[in-house]
Amino acid sequence: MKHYSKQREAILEVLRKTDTHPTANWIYEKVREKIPNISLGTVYRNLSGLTADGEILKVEVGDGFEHFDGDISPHLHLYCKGCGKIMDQKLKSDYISRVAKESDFKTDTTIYVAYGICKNCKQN
Amino acid sequence: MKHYSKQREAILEVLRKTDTHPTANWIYEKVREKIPNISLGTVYRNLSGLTADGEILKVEVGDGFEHFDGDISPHLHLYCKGCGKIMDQKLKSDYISRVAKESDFKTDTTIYVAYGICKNCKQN
DNA sequence: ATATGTGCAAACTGTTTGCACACGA
DNA sequence: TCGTGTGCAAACAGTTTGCACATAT
Repeated sequence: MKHYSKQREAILEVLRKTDTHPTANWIYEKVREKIPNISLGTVYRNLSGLTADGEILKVEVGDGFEHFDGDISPHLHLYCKGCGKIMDQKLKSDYISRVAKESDFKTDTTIYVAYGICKNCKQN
Repeated sequence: MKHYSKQREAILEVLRKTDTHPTANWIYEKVREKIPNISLGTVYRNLSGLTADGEILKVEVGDGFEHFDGDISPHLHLYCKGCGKIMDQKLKSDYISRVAKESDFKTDTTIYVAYGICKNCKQN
């Protein structure tokens, strides 16, 4: 990631503007509104590079897709097995440090994923 | 999963006997020591069924593989980005209920995944 | 007897990659 | 110019599935 590219900028912009946790293909469709001839390979390559650079996060929940997150602050992801939505929850920092202390585990680029059923799906 | 099968029993036994978080292929190789002509498809089908029945857990950490866990008690998975190992950490129950209360999120079949660097990899 | 499970292999699908060309530093 | 990024399409790899046969109830 040493050269600028408008493709990468557009991908980042899409990610920063949404609070969902989109897949590569969703991002691809969104970016195509601005850059119609961008290729899916380019999207994957940039998402991979941005993840490696720590500018975005990759989130896996077990639905067969990679999800990406423009919010790199430590937070918990609540994945609803009913509707498949991924929701955010801010973490109390004391819990993070407790995990680190108890486990000798350095959780700098931290993502948490918890699985369950959200309020909406529980009612149905 | 209404009929018994020795294949499924062997798969479950392998999972219950390890504290790692193996992939389908690792389980396949292990079960083949006992049932040499079992097929990989059967392993996948049983893992899928056992997960649906709540007898095992599927854990995704973002390394491109599905991992499976014979321990279905609520616990945190610490995934080390250095060595790829998945380690367990018991969760304080008060934290689980706090997450549930704060978020209206029912985390019964709970898995947590945290990402970071383990003690060993930190030293290198 | 009937429903469910298995083995095998082909198909599927999200992701990666090789190549020729384009663009940024 | 030289290294890096892109578009395209083919390749890849983990997982799923259709089918004929076997096994459990």
